[in-house]
Amino acid sequence: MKPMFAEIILPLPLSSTFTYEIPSEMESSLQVGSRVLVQFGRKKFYTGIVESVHSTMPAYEVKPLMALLDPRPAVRYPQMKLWKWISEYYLCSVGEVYKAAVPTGLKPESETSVTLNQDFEADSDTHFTERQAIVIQLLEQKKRMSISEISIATGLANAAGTVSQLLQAGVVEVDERIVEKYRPKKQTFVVLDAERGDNEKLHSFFDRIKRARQQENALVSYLDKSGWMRQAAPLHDVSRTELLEVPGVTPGVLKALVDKGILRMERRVINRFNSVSDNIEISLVQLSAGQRKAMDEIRRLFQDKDVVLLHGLTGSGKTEIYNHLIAAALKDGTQVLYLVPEISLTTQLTDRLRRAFGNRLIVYHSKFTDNERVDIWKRLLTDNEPAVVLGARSSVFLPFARLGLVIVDEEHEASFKQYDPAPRYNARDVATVLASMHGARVLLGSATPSVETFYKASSGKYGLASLYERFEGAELPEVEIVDMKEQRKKKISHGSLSRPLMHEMREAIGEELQGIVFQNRRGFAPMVICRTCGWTPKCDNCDVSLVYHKKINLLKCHYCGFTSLMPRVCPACEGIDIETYGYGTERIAEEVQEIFKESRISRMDLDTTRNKDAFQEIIENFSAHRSDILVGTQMVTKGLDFEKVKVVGVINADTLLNFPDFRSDERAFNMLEQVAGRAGRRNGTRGKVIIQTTRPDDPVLKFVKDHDYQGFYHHEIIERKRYSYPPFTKVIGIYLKNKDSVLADRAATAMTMKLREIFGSRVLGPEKPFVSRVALWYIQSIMLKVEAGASMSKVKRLLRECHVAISGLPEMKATMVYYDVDPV
DNA sequence: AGCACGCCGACT
DNA sequence: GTCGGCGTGCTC
Repeated sequence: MKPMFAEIILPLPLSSTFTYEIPSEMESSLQVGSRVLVQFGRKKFYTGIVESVHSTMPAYEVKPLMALLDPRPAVRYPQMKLWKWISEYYLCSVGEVYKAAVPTGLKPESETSVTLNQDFEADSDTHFTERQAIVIQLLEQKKRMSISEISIATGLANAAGTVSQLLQAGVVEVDERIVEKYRPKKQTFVVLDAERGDNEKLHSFFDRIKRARQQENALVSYLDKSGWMRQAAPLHDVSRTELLEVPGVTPGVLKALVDKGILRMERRVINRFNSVSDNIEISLVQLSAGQRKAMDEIRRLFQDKDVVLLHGLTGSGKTEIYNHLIAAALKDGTQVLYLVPEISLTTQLTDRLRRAFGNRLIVYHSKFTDNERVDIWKRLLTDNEPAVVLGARSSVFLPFARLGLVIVDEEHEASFKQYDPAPRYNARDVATVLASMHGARVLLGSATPSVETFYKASSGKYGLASLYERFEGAELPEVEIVDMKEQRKKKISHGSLSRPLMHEMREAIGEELQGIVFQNRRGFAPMVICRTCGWTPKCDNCDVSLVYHKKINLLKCHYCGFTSLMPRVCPACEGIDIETYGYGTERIAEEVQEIFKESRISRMDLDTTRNKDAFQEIIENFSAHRSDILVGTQMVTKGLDFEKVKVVGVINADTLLNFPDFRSDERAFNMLEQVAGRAGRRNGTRGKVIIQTTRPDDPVLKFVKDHDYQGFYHHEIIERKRYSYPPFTKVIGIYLKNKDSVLADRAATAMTMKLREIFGSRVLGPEKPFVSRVALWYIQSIMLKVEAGASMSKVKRLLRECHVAISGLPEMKATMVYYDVDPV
């Protein structure tokens, strides 16, 4: 028989697939999309995906596939087609997409595992070096370790080298084991040791425990919970935990019953999620007239547009419209993907959706354990039932069977874009492509749509529906721009809160309402300087100043996490006059507390939400009015719905305005408009927003003041056109990293020159990015602007040619090059 | 991405 | 003289 071969996708940043021979016994069951175990290189094993099957004998020797991991493919159509599209468009390898798409638990790979050789006998002339002795000692304690565990435990950079010496000397043994990381969830169930219907035996059980009250109680509870007596109905599973909840039933009581041979405990694998098959009634909130109208409009537009933008004010109740559309899609028997930014995946939202869709709701995001993610993946793979997946970015990779609708809420959010590592994809755009592969409709929702999306909507490529009426007729807040230069000149304000902000805040608190203070900087003070010599602390690894954190009394780098002590004495001149300047949330919170002594202040930023539930806790606290003023970074702007917020203060809008990049105005407008949207949502009174700035005449602020999205868009689109920025061109960021700054410079120059030969004036740069050194790497960036309709495969080919053409240069040797398509 | 192989400086 | 550093090239 003719041998067959399979092209395998490996979870590596390698551009091609690899060919393996299909063992004949595998031929009948192997399919495209199957997971297979393969040996790659001398010792590593990886889980690969079958990309295609053929009979063309390669010119080189091939290895056989080691094992077929599941009876049916783990990747279904059109997922792999989507992977390929992503790798083409975002200029990365399919392997990188695969790696990001599939949870680790479904990709077992081998790990080198080291043990001591029990047969080894040291003779008088064996000598170990210091590091060898350390490794031996470690293995005596731990018995079995992987190379990476050894290098972490010993701090040895070259642990593998030491291990290989020990291997040669016969002291240790090394084996490659394939580590199965996925652990199915198990639960202990209680089983009665009698046939159902064997009442005689049951009676004998009761006789034997006549004098044991609690044992009898436990047995009766079991019979009740399992429905033992209701012969017609199937027996319910009763878990040990469930039975222990019955008053009086203790582990000891159960043990006694087990010892008497009346009950048995069984450990069984359970799914972490209930199946969708038991139907739950979908319950929806009635739509208002305005919402109804918007929904009808969306439905009408969907008749000839695949994508519709819902432009709705904050607080206009977009979510209710989504829910109605989801319900309709479920009724049609299709699946729904509901994408939201990670940060808005709060219990507020999931509870609401759970109420509406019961166990048809599947939540998926990166905070889940890998086991949970595997379970969701498996459920979608086996279950073709209609379901709604609420998820963050990475849920675009789930194995949908038949997607009918995709909703992308807050579509303008930059966090839909993955920045590092590859694939550097935008989940909104990937979701749109995924939808078209399924023939599904896409609804993009935002109060402040991205310029690209609104352009597509106004040029007719997308449909446009709008909802300009706030929930229950609530008004948009009044925005006041406060000129801080004037405040300071007139000596009205000293600290960071202007007179008007203090006044409004005081009033709100007097009315038992709440306030939010927004400052887009964490820590206490972003600047530290020696007054004598001008020294400022810098990060050892990055090109940034360190930020002072007062509570922990440390200086921190916000890019790589480097910390150092706050010096008492200037390390440069030994002066003691070290001052802190500027305001971070920590300092603002302190100041606010000083002004509003009686009020309860809480702070929400990266530092206060580090641990798992902190974010949720702060939100719930504030939402239940257990705190009066919330001070925070942009975290406070993300779609949170607080009913009692009357005042929102922006401490310093300057930090948002006039960044040297083409998206700066859009970001500033979005951010300010979203912050403003937190004020006065449902409390009947009109909210108030105070924006403090030293540039009150900035046009962006005018649009924010008037809540004029359209005005902002028209202003912005003209700029974009004038300077040929998206949506009129497509931007590709080209980054070069080298640990040597001179080489990074040279490499960037060489690359730019080469690119100019082909792309001419479409090439901008090179320049040092805003932070030009991160974690010991010097970075240079080049921007390529290509025509909006240009073919990505052609661009990709040309870029690769450029890279290859200069790869012989010495400065390119240790230079890493990567691309960022559609940067945000 | 790993991992092996191969070529140069700092220690017994 | 070896050990161990890192640069280079390959993996079906």
